[in-house]
Amino acid sequence: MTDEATTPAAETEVDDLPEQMRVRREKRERLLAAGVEPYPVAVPVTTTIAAVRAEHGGLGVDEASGVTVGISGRIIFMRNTGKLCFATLRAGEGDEIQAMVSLASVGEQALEDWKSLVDIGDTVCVEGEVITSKRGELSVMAARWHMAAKALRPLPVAHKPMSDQMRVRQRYVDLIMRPDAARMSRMRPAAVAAIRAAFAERGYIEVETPMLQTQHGGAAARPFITHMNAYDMDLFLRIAPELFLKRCVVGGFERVFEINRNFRNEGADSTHSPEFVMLEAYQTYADYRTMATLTREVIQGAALAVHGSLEFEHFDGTTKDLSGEWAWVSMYPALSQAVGEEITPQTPMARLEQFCAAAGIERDPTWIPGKCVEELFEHHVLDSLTGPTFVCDFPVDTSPLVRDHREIPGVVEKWDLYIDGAETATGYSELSDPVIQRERLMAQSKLADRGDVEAMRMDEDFLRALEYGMPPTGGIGIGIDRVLMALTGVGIRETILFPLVKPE
RNA sequence: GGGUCGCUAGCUCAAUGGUAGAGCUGCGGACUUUUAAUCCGUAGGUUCGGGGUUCGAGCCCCCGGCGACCCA
Repeated sequence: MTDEATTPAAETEVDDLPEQMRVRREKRERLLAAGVEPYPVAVPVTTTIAAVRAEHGGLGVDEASGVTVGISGRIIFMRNTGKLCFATLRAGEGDEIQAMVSLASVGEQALEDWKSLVDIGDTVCVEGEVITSKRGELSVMAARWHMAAKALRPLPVAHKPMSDQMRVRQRYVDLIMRPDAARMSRMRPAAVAAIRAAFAERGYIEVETPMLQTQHGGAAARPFITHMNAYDMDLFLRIAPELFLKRCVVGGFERVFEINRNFRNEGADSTHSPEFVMLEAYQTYADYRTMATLTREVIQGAALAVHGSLEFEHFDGTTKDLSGEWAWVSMYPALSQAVGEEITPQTPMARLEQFCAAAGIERDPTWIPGKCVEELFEHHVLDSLTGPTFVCDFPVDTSPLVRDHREIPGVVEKWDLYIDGAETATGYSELSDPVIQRERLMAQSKLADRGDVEAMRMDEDFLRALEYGMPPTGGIGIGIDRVLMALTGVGIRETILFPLVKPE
């Protein structure tokens, strides 16, 4: 904060500032010189803009309510005329009201001060009667006005869309200027609150497990590495909470969940953020089917909380329907149909490679058969899915923490939920046999030795926990950012208030 | 990782290799019912950074930065 090296020279040399910033700083000085605080500790606010709208929305045209209030908000429009000035004040999630400052009600000096010292972007407090203008606009006719916070920087033009860069880098401005941004920023907390409530209703307990881990695991992903000075050791930022939540299950949490950040040191695009919020939940005596129903109900609950309906519109106006039961697609049969030849978990690698080549998929040398099948599935089938769909029966060799399907050999009891083409959640019947789990992790660590940076490592303490016995358990992971994408249709960076951006 | 495109005034954008412009914003003025107010006047620039070609570069070439889109 006080590091001089990070303070641009232009910030300290007022003479070098663009005119508009210089002018606003001068207005701040003039306020101070006149004994007026440009950033007072308090202003006489008696209510909110939203409350005034709610209480007096029924006023007709050119009416006076007889009610006096003190409201405060940021000026987003100003229209100054000779003896009567108008300003539109905005606060909260885009609630707006008009302030009127007239010669007759505030006197000559206060009117002149208003015209010469107040800019668009300033936050002002207006005390006066709630009225409607001759055009019917709900307004507060000022008896007094007070500066609540002088803006030293001008706001962007209100009627041109802000550039994507500015929206992300200066989200605070985006939130001020763009009602959709303000709405979006409230949808996420509403969805998360609904999701928490849904788990609480079902008897789940929320826990917090380590984000700094000595050994990362629980997913196939490349971790961030950091360093702890006190122990002089490298630590991993977690890629998933799974292995710790399963330790909780061993310890007697019969229904447990966590909502928190995961970190994956991979690319960033419209569906991937290096830090993202994941919900994981584990329920004993449940399986992947049970957990699919839970997932559907939880996401439907979030949609209801955000939109009030399971049929709703994205920001771009397209309509979506998350109601009812959701479709199921089994991976191998769907892929077989798409390529016109039966593919099973027993199909040899050579044949799978031929299909990859035919589809133009460049095969990574570390790929194992299951990985080929998943890639082929994504290539041939994914785009044809319409509506939310549980894709199930995944290959065993890419799902080392999942138990074998009870009937179909070579696949596991796992599903991925796709909504609008994005993987939004995943669910398992959890593998609980510690001997098989050890074999699976052993195979993973061999892949790691061969150079697969995403492969899991052996976690002896996790295996030790399983050796004490974990009851039959179903588990899910729900990508909270992805749920917000499904509810709004925006890219992942728009669901996050402050996504990572490279320094300017 | 590869390819394409972009970066110019506070904001959004123009500008055949030949004096960098517009709208909004700002500043000065008029206006007691405005709604992107209107009218008159006026100011505002290290064209992302560095190097090169050229009599001359916002524009062409090279390197770098940041971003968008497409592909893998």
